[in-house]
Amino acid sequence: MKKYFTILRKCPLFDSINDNDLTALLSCLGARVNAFDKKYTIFSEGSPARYVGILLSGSAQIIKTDYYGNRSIVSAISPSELIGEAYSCAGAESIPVSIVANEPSEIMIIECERILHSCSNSCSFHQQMIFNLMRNLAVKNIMLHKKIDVTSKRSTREKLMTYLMIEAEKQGSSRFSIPFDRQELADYLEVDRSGLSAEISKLREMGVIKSNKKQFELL
Amino acid sequence: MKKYFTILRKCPLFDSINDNDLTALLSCLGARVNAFDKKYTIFSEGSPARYVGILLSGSAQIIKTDYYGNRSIVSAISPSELIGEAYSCAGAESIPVSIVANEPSEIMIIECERILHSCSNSCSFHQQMIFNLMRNLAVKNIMLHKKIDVTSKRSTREKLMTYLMIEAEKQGSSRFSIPFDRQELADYLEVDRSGLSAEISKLREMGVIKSNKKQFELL
DNA sequence: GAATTTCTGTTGAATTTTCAACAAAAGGAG
DNA sequence: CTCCTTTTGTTGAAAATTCAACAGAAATTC
Repeated sequence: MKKYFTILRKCPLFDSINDNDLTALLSCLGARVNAFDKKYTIFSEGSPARYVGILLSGSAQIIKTDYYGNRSIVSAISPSELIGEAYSCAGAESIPVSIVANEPSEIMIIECERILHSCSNSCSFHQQMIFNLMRNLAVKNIMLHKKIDVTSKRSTREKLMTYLMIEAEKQGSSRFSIPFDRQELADYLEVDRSGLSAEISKLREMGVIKSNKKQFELL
Repeated sequence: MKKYFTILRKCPLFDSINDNDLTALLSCLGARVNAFDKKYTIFSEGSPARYVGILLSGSAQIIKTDYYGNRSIVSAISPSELIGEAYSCAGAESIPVSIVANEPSEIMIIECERILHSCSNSCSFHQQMIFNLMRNLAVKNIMLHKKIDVTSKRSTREKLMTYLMIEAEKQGSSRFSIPFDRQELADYLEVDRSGLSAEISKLREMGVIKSNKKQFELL
């Protein structure tokens, strides 16, 4: 497990827990690591919400398909992020979304119960992890509010610009790359792909943005 | 404070904490109660995110106004619900939304720090409240996902039907009333009010729903 | 209870988005 | 390197949403 420590240290679940304790903690939690190839489903819609995942390498997307078959991308996941914790922490029966690897990826999987309830060894980290989960969920709440800010906009242009500004802020630069291709960006913004392409072209002509494939710059 | 106990008992922050302890706990937390008239702002956008609110009576709405001046309603709040906890728990500088009383309302206000950090009396409830906050934030996460399900839909009709189905499920009946008038519902669904009215009329003619003002029934 | 204000539903015109189809460019496989 | 697949940008037609304006209904105020 040692080779994952660089990533795990960045995972909000292990804030304020130092490396020396991590090995023991992970075995106490029964953590295991699974690998998934590109396009493979890590957690599938409808499966029990018992597990928390930590993305160790690669990238993933949270996908929702409604009963009309429309695919929408809820969010993109990068290494050290927690996955599925909202559903398992809330005690939901099953998860209503799928989580799909976007490239070959490794995931650490932990049964949520083993985080929330003290173990027989009565190791002292559960309180800290519950606090960490609380903070992480609060941060995700804010991120979901931002996603709502995006999808709430009425026009393709406003959705796109709102998303680009959030992304620029998150990455701390007016130049940044996005984790989506055009179709995926459309599925994330909930707009028509061809209309989105047209809008990007217009904004480029207007001198509002520069862009090349997944690279964007706000001017 | 005793008169608020019926409501406070339902507040997720106080799960698994019994009435006997509540009086001491509230004074330990420095809880105070404020009253607001209809249309008055309880927390205003940009103010420090230090406080958690509990709606004791009345009702409220979380309002967001973007730089174009478009009002959108993020959610409706009813008694015993927590307000603003995501921002204060995440350690945000300020809150990006306003919370407005929708009728004369009473709010209990607690400084979030006093929940998260043990007090000098070292009373034993902080761990339980942190757990409760974690669970509450997880549940709210799921609710935000549902809100995204609504605003993600492309057409007014799909947004409306998705919202009505969620509301029917939440209220446990195909007959239910919504907490919004027409303009507010439009601001919640992020659609045009007149188009929304037209859509409601059509769905009624089609025999998909019955409705009268704020009363709806799914057929 | 009369007057005023707010709320709701309708309508037609203007604007946007979606849809469908295509061609060029880019990327991957063998 | 060539062939095949995927991705991207364009375009025009169809469909839907937004906008603006209005009239009747309902609620509120004095």
